[in-house]
Amino acid sequence: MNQNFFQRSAQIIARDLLGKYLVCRVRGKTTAYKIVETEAYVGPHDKASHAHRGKTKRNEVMFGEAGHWYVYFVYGMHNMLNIVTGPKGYPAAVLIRGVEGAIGPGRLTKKLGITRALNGKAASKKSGLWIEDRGKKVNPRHIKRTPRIGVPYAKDWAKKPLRFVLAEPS
DNA sequence: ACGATGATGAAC
DNA sequence: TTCATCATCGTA
Repeated sequence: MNQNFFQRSAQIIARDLLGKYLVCRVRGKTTAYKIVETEAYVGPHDKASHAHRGKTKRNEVMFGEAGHWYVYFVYGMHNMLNIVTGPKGYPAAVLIRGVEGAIGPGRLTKKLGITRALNGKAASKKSGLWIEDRGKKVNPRHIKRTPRIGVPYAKDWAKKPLRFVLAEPS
């Protein structure tokens, strides 16, 4: 996926990532998974975003280049995979919550072996984890929008429909 | 419904 | 340095 793709607003990208493929190469083996669930964290004013309380050591990559991975650790056991979006200096990202075969952000990183070692790396073949458009069209009727999961502390921002789910008939 | 499990950020 | 919290998940 080219750099321009990620230089847009997080919620547009969150929607556009549905149907794209998360591709992983480890020890010469390449695997690809269709992205089916995402969430947008749209900016410093977003009360659910880590960036809402300013720049810290943990969230600094959100303030950096678009198209880089932001991986952090929560609940003492799960790594969360995000991709940084928007112009440099503007903290926003998309959380990749689910792919075909691994629904749920914690399950996804566990299945693909994604850890904080990827934090701050570019989404590219060089880093071993990247995103491809494999040309499959997504019917907009199959995209659902819901409030984000697990952010009740965000008050009014908890209700905004910034979660995107691809629900294709099988 | 609840506990696991540890990094993080803010308070003291 | 301590403490509450946390973009979750498996088991019950």
